[in-house]
Amino acid sequence: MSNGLVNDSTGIESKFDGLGITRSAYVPPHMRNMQRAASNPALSNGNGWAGSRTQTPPPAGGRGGSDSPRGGFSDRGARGGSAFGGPRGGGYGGSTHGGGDTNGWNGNRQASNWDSSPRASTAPHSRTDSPAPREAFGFGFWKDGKHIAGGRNMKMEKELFGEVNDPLKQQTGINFEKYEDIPVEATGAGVPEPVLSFSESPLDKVLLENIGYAHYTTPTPVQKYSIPIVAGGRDLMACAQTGSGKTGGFLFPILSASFSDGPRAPPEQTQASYGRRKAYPTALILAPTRELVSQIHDEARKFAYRSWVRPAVVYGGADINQQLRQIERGCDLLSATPGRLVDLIERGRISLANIKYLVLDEADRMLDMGFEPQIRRIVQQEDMPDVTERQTLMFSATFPRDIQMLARDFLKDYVFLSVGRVGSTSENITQKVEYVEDQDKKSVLLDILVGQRTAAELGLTLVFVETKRMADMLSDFLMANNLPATSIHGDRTQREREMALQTFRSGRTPIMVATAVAARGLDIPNVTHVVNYDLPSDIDDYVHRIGRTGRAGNTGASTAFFNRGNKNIVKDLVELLREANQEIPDWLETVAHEATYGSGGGYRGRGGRGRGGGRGGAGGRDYRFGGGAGAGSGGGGGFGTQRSVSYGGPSAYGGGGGYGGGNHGGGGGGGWW
DNA sequence: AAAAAAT
Repeated sequence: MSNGLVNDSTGIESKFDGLGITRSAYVPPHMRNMQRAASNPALSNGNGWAGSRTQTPPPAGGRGGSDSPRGGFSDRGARGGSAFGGPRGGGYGGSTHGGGDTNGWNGNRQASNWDSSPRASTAPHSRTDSPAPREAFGFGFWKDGKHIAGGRNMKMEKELFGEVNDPLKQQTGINFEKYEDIPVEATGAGVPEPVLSFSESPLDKVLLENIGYAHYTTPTPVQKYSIPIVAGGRDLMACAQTGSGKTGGFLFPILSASFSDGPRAPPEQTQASYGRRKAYPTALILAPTRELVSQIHDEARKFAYRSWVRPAVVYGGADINQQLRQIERGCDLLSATPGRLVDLIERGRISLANIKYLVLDEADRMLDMGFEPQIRRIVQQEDMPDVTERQTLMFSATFPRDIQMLARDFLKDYVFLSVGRVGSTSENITQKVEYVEDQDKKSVLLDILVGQRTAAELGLTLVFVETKRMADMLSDFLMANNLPATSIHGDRTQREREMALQTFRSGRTPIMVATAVAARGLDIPNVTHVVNYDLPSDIDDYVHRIGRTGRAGNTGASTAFFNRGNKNIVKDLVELLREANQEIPDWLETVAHEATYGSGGGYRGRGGRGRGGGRGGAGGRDYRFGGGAGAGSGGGGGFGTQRSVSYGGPSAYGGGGGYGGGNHGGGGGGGWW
């Protein structure tokens, strides 16, 4: 049976491949459904596409499937979803099973899940060594209102969670002492008490086991708060960054609730789309860059292990047909960049009608990148349930006016969480600023890198430049000087970008030259040095960049090349260094002084930026640095101000010590809304 | 001004 199933599915897929057909080829889907249902009982539930499973006829077949396997095919029964294993594996890799191994479940691999053909060549080894796709334990399913977890699958575990001693996959779970220092403050009506540990949190048992496999032992501060908040059904606005463990912060409670509650009942009108292959995800996560959604997806795969939830990821720059096929195999928790998602919605391949959880990650960044129209469309003009009918979580490093507006429109009675960051401005990262003229930058960089190298430093170095052209030039230059470097920027193909990230992560090219595409959110363990070859003009960008090191409580170093061309950031930079107890070169103080009393000095001086108009940059600082986050360090020093202010709106804040408090007074307050 | 993102 399952053979038939596998063949069936791969057959169809290869047809697609061959013909490059999209639409018309989709017709067979329901026939395929029926065939499947008829020929393979086990197909039913755990199956990939949320939509299909609820809206199409197969339920009958499905049902039989899940029932009978249990009784009839005992050993197969346990898998329930296992039947699945077949199609999934096959689908993924293209070659029946190969996919299962290489692509689909390769833990850290970036976005390679469905990127079968190209990827396959890079890792052919594991494709053929296990000819038993049906032995795909590891998938669970939802049946008759209950969650049936799949059995363990050691192979998948190895791929998802890594070997016990695989340093690349364990980084995230260590150095928790530092996390304890992250100040967190939650404000809003009826904020639940934070949990102290995973075990005593309200998380689903299966999820707790997955968390254990991932070697996470203690929730980070943001997780301690977000878990009960989300589990309590509340919306959340969190000022936090990736280094704080926020991905787990939203994935854990969402997956946990999903495991326990199952998918949302499909809306009736979807019956009309009978026969169409349309996915109905339960959870949607939007993030600004492809690499970021890919990273989130990788995490989602870990924690959705053995559950009925099938994570999926879509973004531009990659073959859409591959993504379509992936979606068909399951799309319950979808990570997406806005553009590609809109595309898929337009094609009628994804419906948001079943969304229970919506997450906007790096929301400020998405607005900066001009995604607001797409985001508003996705959230407000498609078929997504109304704000009252879904749970919405927003994460943003800053909280400027436009983000406040978004929060007002997308969230309801939300809890506001302000989370400091690990490192960045703390002693975790040693920040150095050197005066280097443009024409000297290359050689200075070379000196630094060569010095590091001979010192046999382990760890990775990330070099930020402002332009794509410079990224190419510089990486060529480094390679020409026998330094193992790669580069990542928006003009490289997605494949090149992924490859660059992969070789960087793995240490094969321990130097990566990057543009802003890599500035935020990416969690690359083991980056020990960040070089701002070109300083950004925005202090928030600077903070994000250096935040690529010193992650998870590790220490890091940053070096910035400064010259007259960087005057625009000097004041903020000096303030920042001071806040972080870093050494400030005299010459830099001098330049800052000049700048302050030069043109426009006054304005900026009074923290004008806070004014919100701009990127609300100030916002970032507030909580992040010292005070902001309030909780931890007393009243949130001077900075916290604007931020809280802004929010001011909902009285909720009032109480919020550091946060709301101070601000008002100082900052441009008033004007906010 | 540059970068990112759907094609």
